[in-house]
Amino acid sequence: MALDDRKKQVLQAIVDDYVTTYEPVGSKALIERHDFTVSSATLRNEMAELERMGYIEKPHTSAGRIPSDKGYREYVNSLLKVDTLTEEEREEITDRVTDSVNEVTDLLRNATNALSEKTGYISLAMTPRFKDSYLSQLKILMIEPGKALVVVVLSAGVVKDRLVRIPNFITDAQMFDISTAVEHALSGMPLDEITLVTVASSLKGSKIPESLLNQVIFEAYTAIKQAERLDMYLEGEHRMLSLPDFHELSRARDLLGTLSKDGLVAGYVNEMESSKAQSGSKDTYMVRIGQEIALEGLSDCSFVTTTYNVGDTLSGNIGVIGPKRMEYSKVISQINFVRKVVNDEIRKLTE
Amino acid sequence: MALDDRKKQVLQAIVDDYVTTYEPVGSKALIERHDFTVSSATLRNEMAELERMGYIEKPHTSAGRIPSDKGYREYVNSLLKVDTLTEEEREEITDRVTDSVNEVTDLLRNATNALSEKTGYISLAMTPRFKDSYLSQLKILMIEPGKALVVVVLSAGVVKDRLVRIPNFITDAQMFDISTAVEHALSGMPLDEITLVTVASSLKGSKIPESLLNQVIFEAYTAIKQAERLDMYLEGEHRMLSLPDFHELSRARDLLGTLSKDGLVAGYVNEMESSKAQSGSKDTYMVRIGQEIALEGLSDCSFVTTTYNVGDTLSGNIGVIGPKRMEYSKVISQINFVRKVVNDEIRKLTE
DNA sequence: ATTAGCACTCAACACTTTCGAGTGCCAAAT
DNA sequence: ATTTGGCACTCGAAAGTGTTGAGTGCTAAT
Repeated sequence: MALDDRKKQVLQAIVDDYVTTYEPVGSKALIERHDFTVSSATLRNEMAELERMGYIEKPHTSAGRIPSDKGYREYVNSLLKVDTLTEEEREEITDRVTDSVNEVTDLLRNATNALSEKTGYISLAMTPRFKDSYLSQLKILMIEPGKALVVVVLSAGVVKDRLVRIPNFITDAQMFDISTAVEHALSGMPLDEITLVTVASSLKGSKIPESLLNQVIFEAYTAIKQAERLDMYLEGEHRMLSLPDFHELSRARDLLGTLSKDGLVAGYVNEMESSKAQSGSKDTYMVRIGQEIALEGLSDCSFVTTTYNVGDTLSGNIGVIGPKRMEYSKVISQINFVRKVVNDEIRKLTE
Repeated sequence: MALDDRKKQVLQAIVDDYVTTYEPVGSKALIERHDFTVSSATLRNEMAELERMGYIEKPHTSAGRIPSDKGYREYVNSLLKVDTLTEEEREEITDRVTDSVNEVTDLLRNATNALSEKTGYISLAMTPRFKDSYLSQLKILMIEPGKALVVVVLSAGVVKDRLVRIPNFITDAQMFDISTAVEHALSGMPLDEITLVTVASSLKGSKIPESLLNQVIFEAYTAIKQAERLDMYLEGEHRMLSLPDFHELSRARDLLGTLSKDGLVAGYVNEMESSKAQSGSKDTYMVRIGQEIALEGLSDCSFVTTTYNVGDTLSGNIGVIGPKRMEYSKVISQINFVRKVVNDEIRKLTE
């Protein structure tokens, strides 16, 4: 059932040609562009065989072949040689990604920008999954009567905050008490163990009448939960319109429509990640091809993802979405390098 | 030079028909769909006249007429009757815009979402212009050695913050001194009078060696300037792909390409706004049509904007971008209502 | 001023033809 | 047992050809 050497060669040639031309490739074209030692007739036989095995398919009877999902999969798994970037490319990426970075979010935004422009496809990055994180500090800062800023510092030094409205009559001093009480009770606690009840019970001994606290408690809780939320940066949707793959408007519409649905892609990536963790996969990158992507509207696309780390426990994803016919070797080398730069930079930020 | 009544009627009918059908409208079709008391031949004469005057044009010799930019302009200026929203629509918009709002930014995000979905076009909202704002409070909160959060509170109660890196050896107490010194010196100062020099001089009398302060000064300054930055929320790009107007892929590409250029549209809206302020225009909304929009890639579009207010001095914009052939009356009524809801809600937030 | 009528225009559509790159298969060659 | 040249066949894409119909402008009659 495994492919012999020549079949591999043929498949590789077909994918390579199809990626560059977006035209079904026939036996004759194949001979012309590559130096096979056999004739076109032999290739025809090989191609017929490959088709029977499901690696390639014909758009219609009298056309050349295009790779099937399975064909791309084989290509990515065993035929692909990953590009090496030139020194200039490395430098440019490094410069762009590390440009005026103060927080992880800056970094992610830069990374998506650079990746999208360099690849010519869509790029995305997700904020770290904070589920495995714990609360390091919590400060409530009075801004003016009735308004306060809840600052949540998570392990790994990530800071999130949220402006909240509180009862007007709570004073600076009272708020300070509340703040220290909550922080004392919750700091060090894993984020997913924090519930409305934990927050409330942290204020049991407080001198302030419980009835006044409800809103504060709720807002503090919401702020913590909001810090947990996955945000996603997305860049370069418009680039897809330049690709012939999306000349058929309905495809572009489906793709962009799906991408615009808030949280849908983020949720999917997150799921993907946890299933990967289960299966114990060790690769630095991951490729999903066509139908393998369980998202309506992305079945004509491929999705390359990689994982960056924040500290020892936290991680997030960076990805590229392009046509199935994407330049895998370039994309993979670029995303891998971006991942490295991001990891290095995060280390600097959180050292 | 002004249009007589019948010409106005004809122009209005042409725009109305073209907006709904996206097909050049001819004399016969006009008669069929509207009850004119004259024959098609008369309309032909009127249409020839309207064409000579520049209000309508022919895509080709034997086709019907479509409105020119000038025609749309006339339509918007004097022919348009603005829709009134149904009670359900009002309710839906109010609900969506005011859903879980803590800050102005939440509100703007909600507003763009609602507007884009309700109109079916692209919607955008810009954070308020803070140039006329002044600094109300500035707090620097130590997070851990080497890391601090600069919290900037502007007039009108808008809060922005930024995580910064500072020299490791600055202590909590020192930072507190710095923070109060800077706040004392700068609070009440108009944002655009704050420069690196003003910030630096606020720390003249401080006990901390000047050499250590440079980074803190710079970061605080950057944080303030960042608070001034105009952010823009954009929603619904993908909806344009469903409109026949953008079936020609190159148009969609141009449009989305321009919109994706960071700051370009925001800068333009800002400019527009200040020129409007100069000319003393009092309308609650403003319409830019086709070539009137000085942005490459938007010349097939129209741009409806309105202004919301934060407190007495601050303002920002909300807008809708659609095809020239947009349903002006609906869009205008919707954007006007959104403006009202946003204004009311901001008043509640900042009261 | 309005209108009926007519000759004219031209995009859109349907239909045909041609072309060529592609295929599968078979019989001969290695 | 492969490989290969050859050949008949397929079928989409491109180019050419009518036909149709909604549109126009113009003129002469109302």
